[in-house]
Amino acid sequence: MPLVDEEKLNFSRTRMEFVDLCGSTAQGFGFPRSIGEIYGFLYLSANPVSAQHLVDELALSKASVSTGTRQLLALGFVRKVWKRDQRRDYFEAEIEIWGLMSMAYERVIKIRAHEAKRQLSMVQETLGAERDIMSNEEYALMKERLDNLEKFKSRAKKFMPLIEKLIK
Amino acid sequence: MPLVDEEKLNFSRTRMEFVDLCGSTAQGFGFPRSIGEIYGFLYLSANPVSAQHLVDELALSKASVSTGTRQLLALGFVRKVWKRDQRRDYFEAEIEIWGLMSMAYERVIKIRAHEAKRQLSMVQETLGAERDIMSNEEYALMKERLDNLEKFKSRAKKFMPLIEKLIK
DNA sequence: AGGTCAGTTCAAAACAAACTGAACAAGATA
DNA sequence: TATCTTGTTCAGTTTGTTTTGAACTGACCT
Repeated sequence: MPLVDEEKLNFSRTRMEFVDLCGSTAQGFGFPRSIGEIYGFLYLSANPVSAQHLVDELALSKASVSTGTRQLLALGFVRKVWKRDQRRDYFEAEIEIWGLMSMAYERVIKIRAHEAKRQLSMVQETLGAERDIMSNEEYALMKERLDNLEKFKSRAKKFMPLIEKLIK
Repeated sequence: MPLVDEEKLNFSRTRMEFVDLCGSTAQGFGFPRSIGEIYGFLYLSANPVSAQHLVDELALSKASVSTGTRQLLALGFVRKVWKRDQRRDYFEAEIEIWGLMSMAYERVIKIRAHEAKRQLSMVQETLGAERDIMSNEEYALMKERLDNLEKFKSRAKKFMPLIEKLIK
Protein backbone atom coordinates (compact mmCIF):
# COMPACT_ATOMS: atom_id res chain seq x y z
CA MET A 1 0.00 0.00 0.00
CA PRO A 2 1.49 3.38 -1.00
CA LEU A 3 1.75 5.83 1.81
CA VAL A 4 -0.55 8.79 1.70
CA ASP A 5 1.23 12.07 2.06
CA GLU A 6 -0.27 14.23 4.69
CA GLU A 7 0.23 17.38 2.59
CA LYS A 8 -2.77 17.93 0.43
CA LEU A 9 -2.15 18.08 -3.26
CA ASN A 10 -3.74 21.43 -3.78
CA PHE A 11 -2.10 24.45 -5.17
CA SER A 12 -3.76 27.73 -4.36
CA ARG A 13 -3.37 30.74 -6.60
CA THR A 14 -1.44 32.43 -3.85
CA ARG A 15 1.03 29.63 -3.74
CA MET A 16 1.31 29.54 -7.49
CA GLU A 17 2.02 33.22 -7.77
CA PHE A 18 4.52 33.10 -4.96
CA VAL A 19 6.33 30.12 -6.40
CA ASP A 20 6.51 32.04 -9.63
CA LEU A 21 7.84 35.13 -7.95
CA CYS A 22 10.54 33.14 -6.22
CA GLY A 23 11.41 31.47 -9.48
CA SER A 24 12.01 34.72 -11.29
CA THR A 25 13.82 36.23 -8.34
CA ALA A 26 16.18 33.28 -8.33
CA GLN A 27 16.77 33.82 -12.02
CA GLY A 28 17.47 37.47 -11.35
CA PHE A 29 20.24 36.42 -9.02
CA GLY A 30 21.59 34.02 -11.59
CA PHE A 31 20.30 30.81 -10.06
CA PRO A 32 18.15 28.26 -11.84
CA ARG A 33 14.49 29.01 -11.75
CA SER A 34 13.68 25.60 -10.35
CA ILE A 35 15.65 26.35 -7.20
CA GLY A 36 13.58 29.42 -6.54
CA GLU A 37 10.40 27.50 -7.12
CA ILE A 38 11.35 24.80 -4.70
CA TYR A 39 12.29 27.31 -2.05
CA GLY A 40 9.11 29.28 -2.62
CA PHE A 41 6.98 26.19 -2.26
CA LEU A 42 8.71 25.20 0.95
CA TYR A 43 8.53 28.73 2.30
CA LEU A 44 4.74 28.61 2.27
CA SER A 45 4.46 25.10 3.66
CA ALA A 46 3.55 24.50 7.27
CA ASN A 47 5.19 21.08 7.43
CA PRO A 48 8.26 19.48 5.93
CA VAL A 49 7.67 18.36 2.35
CA SER A 50 8.98 15.21 0.70
CA ALA A 51 10.97 15.27 -2.50
CA GLN A 52 8.26 13.23 -4.16
CA HIS A 53 5.74 15.83 -3.20
CA LEU A 54 7.83 18.56 -4.78
CA VAL A 55 8.06 16.51 -7.94
CA ASP A 56 4.28 16.20 -8.05
CA GLU A 57 3.39 19.75 -7.15
CA LEU A 58 5.97 21.67 -9.11
CA ALA A 59 5.98 19.42 -12.14
CA LEU A 60 9.72 19.00 -12.00
CA SER A 61 11.60 15.79 -12.63
CA LYS A 62 12.98 13.75 -9.78
CA ALA A 63 16.43 14.67 -11.04
CA SER A 64 15.76 18.40 -10.88
CA VAL A 65 14.37 18.16 -7.41
CA SER A 66 17.33 16.10 -6.31
CA THR A 67 19.90 18.56 -7.62
CA GLY A 68 17.82 21.56 -6.67
CA THR A 69 17.44 20.53 -3.07
CA ARG A 70 21.12 19.69 -2.92
CA GLN A 71 22.02 23.19 -4.03
CA LEU A 72 19.57 24.75 -1.63
CA LEU A 73 21.05 22.69 1.18
CA ALA A 74 24.52 23.80 0.18
CA LEU A 75 23.41 27.41 0.28
CA GLY A 76 21.73 26.88 3.63
CA PHE A 77 18.34 27.89 2.31
CA VAL A 78 16.74 24.59 3.21
CA ARG A 79 17.02 21.96 5.91
CA LYS A 80 16.64 18.23 5.59
CA VAL A 81 14.26 16.73 8.09
CA TRP A 82 14.10 13.06 8.87
CA LYS A 83 10.89 11.58 10.10
CA ARG A 84 11.06 8.54 12.28
CA ASP A 85 10.35 5.31 10.48
CA GLN A 86 10.38 7.07 7.14
CA ARG A 87 12.96 6.59 4.50
CA ARG A 88 11.95 9.66 2.56
CA ASP A 89 13.81 12.92 2.79
CA TYR A 90 11.69 15.80 3.92
CA PHE A 91 12.62 19.41 3.38
CA GLU A 92 11.89 22.56 5.24
CA ALA A 93 12.65 26.15 4.25
CA GLU A 94 14.94 28.25 6.36
CA ILE A 95 12.68 31.23 6.92
CA GLU A 96 15.04 33.69 8.55
CA ILE A 97 15.69 35.84 5.56
CA TRP A 98 18.51 37.85 7.08
CA GLY A 99 20.29 34.67 7.94
CA LEU A 100 19.87 33.48 4.40
CA MET A 101 21.25 36.67 3.03
CA SER A 102 24.40 36.53 5.05
CA MET A 103 24.70 32.87 4.15
CA ALA A 104 24.37 33.61 0.46
CA TYR A 105 26.78 36.48 0.81
CA GLU A 106 29.38 34.27 2.45
CA ARG A 107 29.07 31.51 -0.06
CA VAL A 108 28.64 33.39 -3.29
CA ILE A 109 29.90 36.95 -3.15
CA LYS A 110 32.89 36.30 -0.97
CA ILE A 111 34.11 33.38 -3.01
CA ARG A 112 33.70 35.25 -6.25
CA ALA A 113 35.47 38.30 -4.90
CA HIS A 114 38.31 36.15 -3.74
CA GLU A 115 38.65 34.47 -7.08
CA ALA A 116 38.65 37.80 -8.89
CA LYS A 117 41.34 39.05 -6.56
CA ARG A 118 43.49 36.03 -7.22
CA GLN A 119 43.22 36.48 -10.95
CA LEU A 120 43.95 40.16 -10.75
CA SER A 121 47.17 39.40 -8.92
CA MET A 122 48.10 37.04 -11.69
CA VAL A 123 47.57 39.77 -14.25
CA GLN A 124 49.82 42.05 -12.20
CA GLU A 125 52.44 39.37 -12.26
CA THR A 126 52.20 39.00 -16.00
CA LEU A 127 52.54 42.74 -16.35
CA GLY A 128 55.72 42.63 -14.30
CA ALA A 129 57.10 39.90 -16.52
CA GLU A 130 56.33 41.93 -19.62
CA ARG A 131 57.85 45.11 -18.26
CA ASP A 132 60.70 45.09 -20.73
CA ILE A 133 58.77 44.40 -23.91
CA MET A 134 56.58 47.45 -23.42
CA SER A 135 57.11 51.13 -23.87
CA ASN A 136 57.45 53.05 -20.63
CA GLU A 137 54.19 54.90 -21.08
CA GLU A 138 52.29 51.73 -21.87
CA TYR A 139 53.65 50.04 -18.80
CA ALA A 140 52.96 53.01 -16.58
CA LEU A 141 49.38 53.27 -17.72
CA MET A 142 48.60 49.61 -17.24
CA LYS A 143 50.30 49.56 -13.89
CA GLU A 144 48.34 52.54 -12.73
CA ARG A 145 45.01 51.21 -13.86
CA LEU A 146 45.58 47.81 -12.37
CA ASP A 147 46.74 49.40 -9.14
CA ASN A 148 43.54 51.40 -9.11
CA LEU A 149 41.56 48.19 -9.29
CA GLU A 150 43.55 46.76 -6.39
CA LYS A 151 42.84 49.90 -4.43
CA PHE A 152 39.19 49.60 -5.22
CA LYS A 153 39.25 46.10 -3.96
CA SER A 154 40.89 46.94 -0.70
CA ARG A 155 38.34 49.69 -0.22
CA ALA A 156 35.61 47.16 -0.92
CA LYS A 157 37.27 44.84 1.52
CA LYS A 158 37.10 47.36 4.32
CA PHE A 159 33.55 47.95 3.41
CA MET A 160 32.33 44.38 3.31
CA PRO A 161 32.67 43.57 7.00
CA LEU A 162 30.44 46.56 7.62
CA ILE A 163 27.78 45.02 5.46
CA GLU A 164 28.29 41.76 7.25
CA LYS A 165 27.67 43.48 10.55
CA LEU A 166 24.54 45.05 9.20
CA ILE A 167 23.25 41.81 7.81
CA LYS A 168 23.81 39.82 10.94
CA MET B 1 40.36 26.90 -21.50
CA PRO B 2 40.17 30.21 -23.37
CA LEU B 3 41.60 29.51 -26.78
CA VAL B 4 44.22 31.88 -28.05
CA ASP B 5 43.52 33.02 -31.58
CA GLU B 6 45.72 35.06 -33.85
CA GLU B 7 43.72 38.21 -33.37
CA LYS B 8 44.53 38.32 -29.74
CA LEU B 9 48.15 37.45 -30.27
CA ASN B 10 49.11 40.94 -31.28
CA PHE B 11 48.35 42.37 -27.92
CA SER B 12 50.26 41.78 -24.76
CA ARG B 13 49.66 38.83 -22.49
CA THR B 14 48.76 41.26 -19.75
CA ARG B 15 45.99 42.69 -21.85
CA MET B 16 44.80 39.26 -22.89
CA GLU B 17 44.60 37.99 -19.37
CA PHE B 18 42.87 41.11 -18.18
CA VAL B 19 40.33 41.03 -21.00
CA ASP B 20 39.67 37.44 -20.08
CA LEU B 21 39.26 38.26 -16.42
CA CYS B 22 36.79 41.01 -17.22
CA GLY B 23 34.92 38.66 -19.49
CA SER B 24 34.39 36.06 -16.84
CA THR B 25 33.60 38.66 -14.20
CA ALA B 26 30.90 40.03 -16.46
CA GLN B 27 29.53 36.53 -16.85
CA GLY B 28 29.55 36.14 -13.10
CA PHE B 29 27.32 39.17 -12.87
CA GLY B 30 25.01 37.76 -15.49
CA PHE B 31 26.15 39.92 -18.36
CA PRO B 32 27.43 38.68 -21.70
CA ARG B 33 31.08 37.88 -21.76
CA SER B 34 31.68 40.15 -24.76
CA ILE B 35 30.63 43.18 -22.75
CA GLY B 36 33.23 42.45 -20.14
CA GLU B 37 35.87 41.94 -22.78
CA ILE B 38 35.12 45.23 -24.43
CA TYR B 39 35.23 47.05 -21.14
CA GLY B 40 38.45 45.32 -20.15
CA PHE B 41 40.11 46.27 -23.40
CA LEU B 42 39.07 49.89 -23.07
CA TYR B 43 40.11 49.96 -19.43
CA LEU B 44 43.71 49.29 -20.37
CA SER B 45 43.78 51.65 -23.34
CA ALA B 46 45.45 55.02 -23.08
CA ASN B 47 43.40 56.55 -25.88
CA PRO B 48 39.85 56.22 -27.13
CA VAL B 49 39.37 53.16 -29.29
CA SER B 50 37.25 52.86 -32.40
CA ALA B 51 34.57 50.23 -32.83
CA GLN B 52 36.48 48.83 -35.76
CA HIS B 53 39.55 48.46 -33.60
CA LEU B 54 37.56 46.51 -31.04
CA VAL B 55 36.27 44.25 -33.79
CA ASP B 56 39.80 43.57 -34.94
CA GLU B 57 41.45 43.15 -31.58
CA LEU B 58 38.80 41.17 -29.75
CA ALA B 59 37.73 39.03 -32.70
CA LEU B 60 34.11 39.96 -32.18
CA SER B 61 31.66 40.74 -34.93
CA LYS B 62 30.67 44.29 -35.75
CA ALA B 63 27.22 43.44 -34.49
CA SER B 64 28.49 42.30 -31.12
CA VAL B 65 30.59 45.38 -30.70
CA SER B 66 27.68 47.56 -31.69
CA THR B 67 25.27 46.03 -29.19
CA GLY B 68 27.95 45.60 -26.57
CA THR B 69 29.02 49.22 -26.63
CA ARG B 70 25.40 50.32 -26.58
CA GLN B 71 24.80 48.32 -23.42
CA LEU B 72 27.96 49.61 -21.81
CA LEU B 73 26.91 53.15 -22.65
CA ALA B 74 23.49 52.52 -21.14
CA LEU B 75 25.12 51.25 -17.98
CA GLY B 76 27.46 54.21 -17.92
CA PHE B 77 30.55 52.03 -18.08
CA VAL B 78 31.80 53.62 -21.25
CA ARG B 79 31.78 57.03 -22.89
CA LYS B 80 31.53 57.87 -26.54
CA VAL B 81 34.19 60.24 -27.75
CA TRP B 82 33.97 62.11 -30.99
CA LYS B 83 37.12 63.11 -32.71
CA ARG B 84 37.10 66.16 -34.88
CA ASP B 85 36.87 65.38 -38.55
CA GLN B 86 36.30 61.72 -37.89
CA ARG B 87 33.14 59.86 -38.63
CA ARG B 88 34.04 56.93 -36.47
CA ASP B 89 32.77 56.47 -32.95
CA TYR B 90 35.47 56.17 -30.37
CA PHE B 91 35.01 54.69 -26.94
CA GLU B 92 36.64 55.28 -23.63
CA ALA B 93 36.18 53.36 -20.40
CA GLU B 94 34.82 55.08 -17.36
CA ILE B 95 37.57 54.29 -14.91
CA GLU B 96 36.05 55.54 -11.68
CA ILE B 97 35.06 52.21 -10.27
CA TRP B 98 33.02 53.57 -7.41
CA GLY B 99 31.01 55.63 -9.80
CA LEU B 100 30.37 52.56 -11.90
CA MET B 101 29.26 50.61 -8.92
CA SER B 102 26.72 53.14 -7.79
CA MET B 103 25.56 53.43 -11.37
CA ALA B 104 25.10 49.69 -11.68
CA TYR B 105 23.43 49.61 -8.30
CA GLU B 106 20.92 52.25 -9.31
CA ARG B 107 20.04 50.63 -12.57
CA VAL B 108 20.03 46.98 -11.69
CA ILE B 109 19.45 46.36 -8.03
CA LYS B 110 16.99 49.14 -7.43
CA ILE B 111 14.82 48.25 -10.38
CA ARG B 112 14.80 44.57 -9.49
CA ALA B 113 13.98 45.27 -5.88
CA HIS B 114 11.12 47.46 -6.92
CA GLU B 115 9.73 44.86 -9.24
CA ALA B 116 9.95 42.18 -6.58
CA LYS B 117 8.14 44.43 -4.16
CA ARG B 118 5.35 45.03 -6.62
CA GLN B 119 4.88 41.34 -7.23
CA LEU B 120 4.90 40.53 -3.57
CA SER B 121 2.05 42.97 -3.03
CA MET B 122 0.15 41.20 -5.74
CA VAL B 123 0.62 37.89 -4.00
CA GLN B 124 -0.68 39.44 -0.80
CA GLU B 125 -3.72 40.62 -2.68
CA THR B 126 -4.35 37.19 -4.08
CA LEU B 127 -4.05 35.74 -0.63
CA GLY B 128 -6.69 38.15 0.58
CA ALA B 129 -8.98 37.13 -2.24
CA GLU B 130 -8.54 33.48 -1.38
CA ARG B 131 -9.12 34.01 2.32
CA ASP B 132 -12.38 32.09 2.31
CA ILE B 133 -11.33 29.04 0.33
CA MET B 134 -8.55 28.24 2.81
CA SER B 135 -8.49 26.80 6.26
CA ASN B 136 -7.77 29.29 8.99
CA GLU B 137 -4.42 27.78 9.81
CA GLU B 138 -3.35 27.73 6.20
CA TYR B 139 -4.30 31.34 5.76
CA ALA B 140 -2.63 32.39 8.97
CA LEU B 141 0.60 30.68 8.06
CA MET B 142 0.79 32.16 4.60
CA LYS B 143 -0.14 35.57 5.86
CA GLU B 144 2.54 35.47 8.48
CA ARG B 145 5.26 34.30 6.14
CA LEU B 146 4.39 36.86 3.51
CA ASP B 147 4.28 39.58 6.15
CA ASN B 148 7.73 38.52 7.24
CA LEU B 149 8.96 39.06 3.75
CA GLU B 150 7.44 42.51 3.67
CA LYS B 151 9.11 43.30 6.92
CA PHE B 152 12.40 42.12 5.54
CA LYS B 153 11.92 44.41 2.62
CA SER B 154 11.26 47.46 4.65
CA ARG B 155 14.32 46.70 6.73
CA ALA B 156 16.31 46.36 3.55
CA LYS B 157 14.89 49.62 2.37
CA LYS B 158 16.12 51.49 5.40
CA PHE B 159 19.42 49.89 4.85
CA MET B 160 19.92 50.66 1.19
CA PRO B 161 20.38 54.42 1.45
CA LEU B 162 23.23 53.68 3.81
CA ILE B 163 24.92 51.60 1.18
CA GLU B 164 24.29 54.34 -1.32
CA LYS B 165 26.04 56.80 0.96
CA LEU B 166 28.98 54.50 1.31
CA ILE B 167 29.26 53.94 -2.39
CA LYS B 168 29.12 57.61 -3.30
C1' DA C 1 23.57 60.64 -59.03
C1' DG C 2 26.87 56.49 -57.59
C1' DG C 3 30.21 54.74 -54.28
C1' DT C 4 32.20 54.04 -49.91
C1' DC C 5 32.30 54.09 -44.92
C1' DA C 6 30.27 53.50 -40.11
C1' DG C 7 26.91 51.84 -37.53
C1' DT C 8 22.35 49.39 -36.60
C1' DT C 9 19.01 45.76 -36.93
C1' DC C 10 17.29 41.23 -37.21
C1' DA C 11 16.78 36.26 -38.40
C1' DA C 12 19.32 32.44 -37.78
C1' DA C 13 23.42 29.86 -36.02
C1' DA C 14 26.14 28.65 -32.23
C1' DC C 15 26.45 28.04 -27.69
C1' DA C 16 25.60 27.25 -22.75
C1' DA C 17 22.74 25.99 -19.06
C1' DA C 18 18.85 23.67 -17.15
C1' DC C 19 16.13 19.87 -17.20
C1' DT C 20 14.83 15.17 -17.95
C1' DG C 21 14.60 9.96 -18.65
C1' DA C 22 16.66 6.05 -17.71
C1' DA C 23 19.85 3.35 -15.53
C1' DC C 24 21.80 2.66 -11.23
C1' DA C 25 22.76 2.14 -6.05
C1' DA C 26 21.50 1.42 -1.46
C1' DG C 27 18.14 0.30 1.91
C1' DA C 28 14.11 -1.73 3.46
C1' DT C 29 10.67 -5.52 3.18
C1' DA C 30 9.21 -9.88 2.84
C1' DT D 1 16.80 -14.40 -2.13
C1' DA D 2 13.73 -11.15 -5.08
C1' DT D 3 11.21 -6.87 -5.04
C1' DC D 4 9.99 -2.31 -3.69
C1' DT D 5 11.11 2.38 -2.57
C1' DT D 6 13.83 6.42 -2.64
C1' DG D 7 17.52 9.15 -4.16
C1' DT D 8 21.59 10.03 -7.28
C1' DT D 9 24.08 10.29 -11.57
C1' DC D 10 24.79 11.17 -16.23
C1' DA D 11 24.07 11.41 -21.25
C1' DG D 12 21.00 13.52 -24.24
C1' DT D 13 17.36 16.84 -25.13
C1' DT D 14 15.29 21.10 -24.56
C1' DT D 15 15.34 25.87 -23.74
C1' DG D 16 17.03 30.28 -23.78
C1' DT D 17 20.83 33.60 -24.68
C1' DT D 18 24.70 35.37 -27.13
C1' DT D 19 26.82 36.01 -31.31
C1' DT D 20 26.96 36.50 -36.02
C1' DG D 21 26.27 37.37 -41.24
C1' DA D 22 23.99 39.95 -44.12
C1' DA D 23 20.93 43.38 -45.37
C1' DC D 24 19.91 48.01 -44.43
C1' DT D 25 20.23 53.19 -43.19
C1' DG D 26 22.19 57.35 -43.50
C1' DA D 27 26.12 60.46 -44.01
C1' DC D 28 29.84 61.97 -46.60
C1' DC D 29 32.45 62.62 -50.80
C1' DT D 30 33.42 63.29 -55.76
